[in-house]
Order: sequence, then C-alpha cells, then structure tokens
Amino acid sequence: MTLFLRFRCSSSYSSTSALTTITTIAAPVPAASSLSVASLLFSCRSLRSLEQIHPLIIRKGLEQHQVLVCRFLVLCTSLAELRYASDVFYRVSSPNLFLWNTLLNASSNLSPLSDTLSFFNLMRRSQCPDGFSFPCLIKSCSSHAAFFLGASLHSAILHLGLEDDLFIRTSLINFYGKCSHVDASRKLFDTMLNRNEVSWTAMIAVYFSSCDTVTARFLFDKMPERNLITWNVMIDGYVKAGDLANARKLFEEMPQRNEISFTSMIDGYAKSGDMDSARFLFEQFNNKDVFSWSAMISGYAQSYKPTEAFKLFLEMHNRKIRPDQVVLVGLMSACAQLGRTSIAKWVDQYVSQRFLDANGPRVLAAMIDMNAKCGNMKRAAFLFNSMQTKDLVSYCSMMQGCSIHGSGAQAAELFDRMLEEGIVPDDVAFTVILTACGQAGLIEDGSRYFKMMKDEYGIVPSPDHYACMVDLLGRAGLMGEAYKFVKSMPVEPHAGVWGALLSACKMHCNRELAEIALQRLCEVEPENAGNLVSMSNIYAADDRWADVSQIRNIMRLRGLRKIPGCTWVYS
DNA sequence: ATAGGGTTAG
Repeated sequence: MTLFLRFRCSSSYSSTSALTTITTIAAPVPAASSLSVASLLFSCRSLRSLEQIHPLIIRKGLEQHQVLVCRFLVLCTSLAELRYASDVFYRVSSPNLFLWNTLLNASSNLSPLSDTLSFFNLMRRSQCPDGFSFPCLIKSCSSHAAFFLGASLHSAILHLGLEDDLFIRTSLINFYGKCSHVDASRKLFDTMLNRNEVSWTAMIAVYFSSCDTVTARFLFDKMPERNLITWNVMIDGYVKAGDLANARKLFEEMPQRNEISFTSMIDGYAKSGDMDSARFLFEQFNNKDVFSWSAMISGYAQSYKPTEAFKLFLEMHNRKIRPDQVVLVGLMSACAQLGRTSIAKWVDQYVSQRFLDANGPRVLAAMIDMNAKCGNMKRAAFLFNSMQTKDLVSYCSMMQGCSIHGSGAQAAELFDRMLEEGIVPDDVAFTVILTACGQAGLIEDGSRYFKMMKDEYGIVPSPDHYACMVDLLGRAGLMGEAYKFVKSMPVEPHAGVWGALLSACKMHCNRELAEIALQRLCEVEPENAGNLVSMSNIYAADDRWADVSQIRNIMRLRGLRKIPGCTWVYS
C-alpha cells in the first residue's frame, strides 16, 4: 500500500516538477524523470524507451508495485525482450498470480518450450495455476507439436476443473488439430457450453489444416457470427487448398478486409503463377505491408520474372519500407536469376550497409545461391563456411553452386558430409545432388543416391528425379539404359524426362531414339521450338537434309521460332 | 493488471 502511495506521489510530484521547470527555467531535467513511469509504459514502443524505463522502475522504488510491473512485463513481451522482464520479475519479493501468469506467457512466446515448462514447475511451488496460466502454454505446445506435453497439461487442466474455460478449450481445440487429432478437437468443440467466434474459427482452421474444406465451409456457413479473422481463415484455407475461385468469392463478399486478407489472396495468385491477378489486387490495396510486398517479390522470382521482382523491391525501398528476411530471400533469388556479378555485389552491400538482418539460415542460403549463380563462387564458399550451423537448405545452395561450376565431385562430398552431420535430405536435396552427378558424369554416385532416396529415405521419385537420372545415363552415353529407365517409370514422364533423353540423343547422335522422344515431346509441350531445333540438328549431323527441311517446314507452319538463348560471360 | 483462432521463404 505504501508503495502504491509512493507511486502516486511520484506521479503528482512530476506535475509540480514540470511547473517548477517552466517558472524557474532551471537546468534541464531529464525528460524521463519528469513523466510518470505509468505514462511512459503506456507510450513505449521501442527497445530504446524500454531501456530507459527499466532503471527508472528500480530508481523510483517501484519494484514491488505489482500492477506496474505487470504492465512492464507485457510491454517486454511485445518487444520480445524477456531479459528485462525476468530481471524485474525476480526482484519482486512475493509475486502474485497475475505476475506469474504474465511471465509464463512471456516465456511461452519467447523461450524454448523446455524453459517455459521449468518456469511453470517453479510457479506451481507457490501458486495454483488458473485459467490464465494454460492458454499460452498450450499454444506453445501446438506450435512445437509437443503432443505428450500438451496431453499431460490437458490432464492437469481436467484435474483443476478448468476444462470448461472458453480460452483453455479453444487452445486445446487448436492443439489437438495441430497434432492431427481432428476428432479430439471436434469432440472438445461439440461439448462446449458456450462458443464464440474464436472457438468456431479455431475449429474451422483445424479442418482446413486437415484438408477438409467441405466441413470447414459447413461450419463457416453454420456459425452465428463471424469476424475478420474468420473470413481470413476461410480465404487462407481455400488458397492453401488451391481453390482460388472460392477464396476470391469470399474475398469479394467479406464486409471488410485488412492487410492479411489482401496478402493471402495475392500470395495465392502469386504461387499459382498468376502474377497479373496478384498485381491487380496489389495495386488496389493501399496499406501495403512487408508481407504483401514480399508475396509479390517472391511471386515474381518464382515465376522467373526477376526484373519485375527487382523493380518492385526498388519501389518498396523508395517507399521507406524496411525489407525483412523473406523479402531479402525473394530479392536474392531474383538476382540469382539475373546472374550478374555486379547486382549480386550491390545486394550484398545493400544488406550490410543497412544493417539488415541477414543471419537467418534462409537468407544465408539465398545469398550463397545468388553468389554461386552470379559467378562469385569464392564469396558463396566463404558464406557457407562461416555458417556455424549449416542446415539442409544451405547445403543445397552450396551443392548446387558446385554443380553449376562443374565440381560435381565436390557436391557429392558435401552431400556425404551433410548425411554424416545427421541432416535428413528431402526430395529437393536429391534433385540437387542428382543434377550435380549428371553434370559431372558420376554415374555410380548418382545411381547410389537414387537408390538411397527410395530405399533409405522412402522418398517416391518425382518426374524431376527421373529426368535427372535420364540425363545422367544419357550424358554417359548409356542410351539403352536411359530409355529403359524412362519406360520403367511408374508415373507419366513429363517434358523434362523426354527433353533429357532428346538432348542425350543429340550429344550421342542417336537418331532413332531421338525420334521417339520428339514424338512424345510434341504431345506434352508442342509450343517448345527447342525440341524441333534439336531434332533438326540431329538430322543435320546425320546428313539427312530432307528431314531437316521437313522440320523447318513444320516449324514455319506452326509459327514456331526458337527463342534465342543468352549467355553471361564472366571475367 | 495476465490468456485462445489468421499472413510471407530452396
């Protein structure tokens, strides 16, 4: 109580102090001390002001003021500064349940799950957890897919008689859904005493994550009231399910939209390659945030429109929006496609000069990829070697870099080192290493990896993987083997497979097999003139000039022209 | 004074 009074005193003192300052025009009083801590807490929006408030609480003797400390902890959580929070918390001599819960929630949001759990156990020595203690904890279990921990917390909840708490139950619905126990979620939902928009929305999101759009829609139509998040969950759910038509329909129907509604929709179009529709919505949208810019920039990068991606990045820069890690990944992947050393250097400098956070594994991987594709293998290797913990994606970037620069053997070495480190390769990693083996003519290694992929890692080979193998065998001149391989495919070969076969035929002047491949290519990608050009080259090499002119006729009749290739020559 | 459901990356 006395402390509370002291707090009030200091706040009234500050107003007199301000008056004194005005009347006497004395030496400047530090701004922070003339304002009350409470109002400082209210207006604090950055780490800098937090750093000023922290010593102030100590100096003004407000460390035992639990309401104030509680506000301080919430502020620390929003600024992701757990150190200040726990520092202040542990100075409180007997923190009440409010404070314990607040720090527990801070920890759930900012710490590893194991730390949060030990804090929870510490808390239980002096407090009985209530309805505010569990939701964040359960949420943390959901995001870490910690099924057993979450389930044991659930039994503690039952034991404490807290299962009917609306917040707790909603977090449990989400938790069981994330652990793919949809039935358990639904049971909790059906037996609820009362539901609100949040619990309905949680249930809908669970159905979308289990790919059940029909039930999700059924609940959406049935629920009594919807809010913005409900609509956004529906749009995002349809987008992720590839149903852009329904997503767009709801997008047009919804009473109000925010940046997430726009970004989900834009991202959906961008990922499906429909950059025109994405751009249309993007232009319509006034409050563009980093998410929407990054959706557009990565969309252009993935659609192989690096110039558009780069232009948008510059526009974003001009509008003074600070790029985040995802934007940097998109930008770098666009620059990798441009393949110019000067641009790669520019991006490298841009990032370091602006102190942008480029230490995430994804950004580093993109940076390695960009440098490798822009011919600066030294820089790529430097970045790769300076990574303390190399992950799957960075290994892939580096292996692909080696492969591009003709050192397939080095790529294979890296792949084996990666396995030794205990990193589990995925389908993309195998595509990279198989391509590398193909380019270096490492038949034995390639075949070994292909077998390893199927037998040891249980990955079903995709048409891309088969194309790599056909390329590998074909380059080595094992044409019969390559063709046998194509015929053995359990899935329909796509253009990449036949294309690999055709180029192998061109390399080894195998006219008969080339004719077979071309026939199939004309079915799957009739618009690609390159295939016909390859074929005419094969005929020409075989002195079959009548066939050559026949191909030329076909091309003229279909109005096909070879798209001129372009090469960047590095110095 | 404390809590639950929604967004981007090879």
